[in-house]
Amino acid sequence: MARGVGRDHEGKRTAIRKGAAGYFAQHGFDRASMAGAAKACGVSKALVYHYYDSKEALLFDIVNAHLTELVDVVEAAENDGVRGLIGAILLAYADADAEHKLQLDALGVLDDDMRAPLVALQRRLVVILSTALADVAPDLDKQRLHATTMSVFGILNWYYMWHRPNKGLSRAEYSELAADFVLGGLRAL
Amino acid sequence: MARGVGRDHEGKRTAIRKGAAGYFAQHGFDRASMAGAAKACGVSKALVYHYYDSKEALLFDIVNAHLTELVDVVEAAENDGVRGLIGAILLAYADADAEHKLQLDALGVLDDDMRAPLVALQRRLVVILSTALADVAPDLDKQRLHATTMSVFGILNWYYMWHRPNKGLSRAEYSELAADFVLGGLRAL
DNA sequence: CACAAAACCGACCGTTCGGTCAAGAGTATT
DNA sequence: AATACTCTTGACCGAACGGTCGGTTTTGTG
Repeated sequence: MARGVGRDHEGKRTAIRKGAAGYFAQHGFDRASMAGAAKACGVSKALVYHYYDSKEALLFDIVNAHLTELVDVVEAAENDGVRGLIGAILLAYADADAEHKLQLDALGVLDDDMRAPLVALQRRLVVILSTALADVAPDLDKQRLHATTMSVFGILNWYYMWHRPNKGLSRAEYSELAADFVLGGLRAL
Repeated sequence: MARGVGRDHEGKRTAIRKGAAGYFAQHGFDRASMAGAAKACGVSKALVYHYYDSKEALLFDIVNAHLTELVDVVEAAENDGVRGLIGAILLAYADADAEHKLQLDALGVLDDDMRAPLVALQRRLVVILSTALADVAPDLDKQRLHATTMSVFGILNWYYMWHRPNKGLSRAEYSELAADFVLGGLRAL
């Protein structure tokens, strides 16, 4: 009888995921075409549909894989305090700018079934960072803690919007500056 | 002989701009269709093309009008310090969330000719805020000042992403919290 | 080797979208 | 009243896109 999946099925899937992530992030998910994504990966469009059911399924897999790894890293730094968490988020995924950008697109494009698990992963990040912030500023009420947490995420997420590789501060330098800034800000609340 | 523009040309143009801004922001510029935008404004698609040359021209006008007003408000608060500027940005355009969101889309969608003047307006905001920050933290070198400025914009711009009207802190309360946070952060740099 | 399923592709299809057009209705000027 | 221009519309068009299909090649298994 027959055969299972091919030799390197998961590897090729990952290659498509990575290639498509760069292409999607560069052009924006909506403007990016599946034909273009396939060409960026060096394969035919039909092959992409062999590995993925739809354009949205591909986007989901990209962001889901990224967020899952990010949660792992952040959970590993859970006890390293605010500075450790900021460093983990900014440094650990230095090569995942594309995936990080797409994360923002995804929430506005995916339907609820696919968005929900991504939001759940994001919420885990929020809870971890929020807890670390509360340790430093234990007097904050719930609403203010939440607003502060989202402000910190604003700083971190915005980084991918304005930072240009090999220009200005290095990632490590910015990580220290951001941590100083956040910790100083917490003291003032 | 003939006649000039109609009685309320500019008013109707503004109505289309406002209506389309809401529709575009809700669905995302790329996914939003001109037919849908026209319906949201209660007019035909052909009429929108009577007032605007293209979908991009409409987006440009929306964002350009918004940024122009924002620059006016911020310049008026130029001498009110960091707290005044943060308050101006967050409060003055409480009803322009849609336009503010579109501002982000626009940079990735418009071609250079149209993007350039918008970037120029944004740069004026950056310079004003950057100057105010430098007053509070005069020892920051240029690179760190720029990174800090963008971090503050991250806080402010992110607000439109997570804030839900009539939930959590009011805009005014958050404005104070954000100012406290930023000023505290500056002291720590 | 035989053979069935996976891997892969070029061509194609239905739909949607940005944009155009021809024509009618309304209105300020002469 | 005549005119010339704006305002407004429904119908239409070509292009691009997401997705499918029929078929060929490759590869693991018995």
